[in-house]
Amino acid sequence: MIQLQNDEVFNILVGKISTAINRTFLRTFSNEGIEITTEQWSVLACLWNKDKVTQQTLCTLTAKDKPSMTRLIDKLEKRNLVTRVSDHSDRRINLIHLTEAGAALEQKASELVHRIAEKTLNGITEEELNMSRIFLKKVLANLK
Amino acid sequence: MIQLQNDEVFNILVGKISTAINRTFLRTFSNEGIEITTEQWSVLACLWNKDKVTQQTLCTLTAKDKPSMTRLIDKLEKRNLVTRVSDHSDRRINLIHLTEAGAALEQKASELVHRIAEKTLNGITEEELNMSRIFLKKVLANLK
DNA sequence: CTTCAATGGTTGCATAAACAACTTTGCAAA
DNA sequence: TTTGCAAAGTTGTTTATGCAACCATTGAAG
Repeated sequence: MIQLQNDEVFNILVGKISTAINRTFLRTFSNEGIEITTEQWSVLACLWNKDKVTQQTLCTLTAKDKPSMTRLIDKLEKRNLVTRVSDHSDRRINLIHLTEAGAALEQKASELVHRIAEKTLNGITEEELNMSRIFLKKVLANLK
Repeated sequence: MIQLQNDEVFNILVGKISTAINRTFLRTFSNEGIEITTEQWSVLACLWNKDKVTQQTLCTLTAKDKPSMTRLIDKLEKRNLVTRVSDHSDRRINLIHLTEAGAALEQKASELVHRIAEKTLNGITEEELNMSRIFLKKVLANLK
């Protein structure tokens, strides 16, 4: 059986890494004049990949619940990056469309994310990265 | 240079893991009748290790900022798990003390955390864990 | 002394998460 | 057709984060 020391993996996983990434992300984007959060970006990234999907689909893709998605999209609508368009065949559904402004962010945002990834993974070997991929996938599966 | 695929390490790091751990943590503790959050636990865990420290020390240990710590301790005081005691030699300082109730939680909480860690790390090899320790430490250092 | 920067802590504002409860719409079985 | 359940979204409450601005106390340099 695996033994955990204090202040080891468990502590690190509990928030510190994602907090640090969030902070880096916010600063990097803000410095370039793009005022979106990590969460807003994760929704936009889904839409850049495939536009005009339901909120429910976005929930699944980003692993967030419905209320969180409602509010995220509220914020994105306020910033004129997406619009809600109700579906004609099923009036329960909102299809989320990128606006021109939302679509226009893709290139710059991708460049910034690439830059953040480079910084984050600096000095890490192929082997460490590959093992960690396996590790993180197993952890995520164990928690479901 | 390391190439990242979409939906790989970066996406996983951005919140999904810590969200999942948080959820598991909250449910496990709630099922046992202990109504504390992951963040509140992280403060209590510091105090179980060493009681009567300043808020600033707790900030450093838990990697949170001062306002977050003020509010976390507000919550813990409301639940009668800790008390603020002002230091005689330096009146700016609050020393945070565990109450009897706060101290009494240690054993049960440690047992539950151990159980969560076992579940989380199920099926993970020594090698994967060790590589991931290195990986996570490097990531955290890169982000500072 | 007095001034003034540094330290410890608090408050205000915006964002985000989880959960529960709710409305509207669609669909299928009685 | 009506009843009733499921799906898609929204709203309310509690907790937590980050940043900026703030107050109180301390200690050191002029």
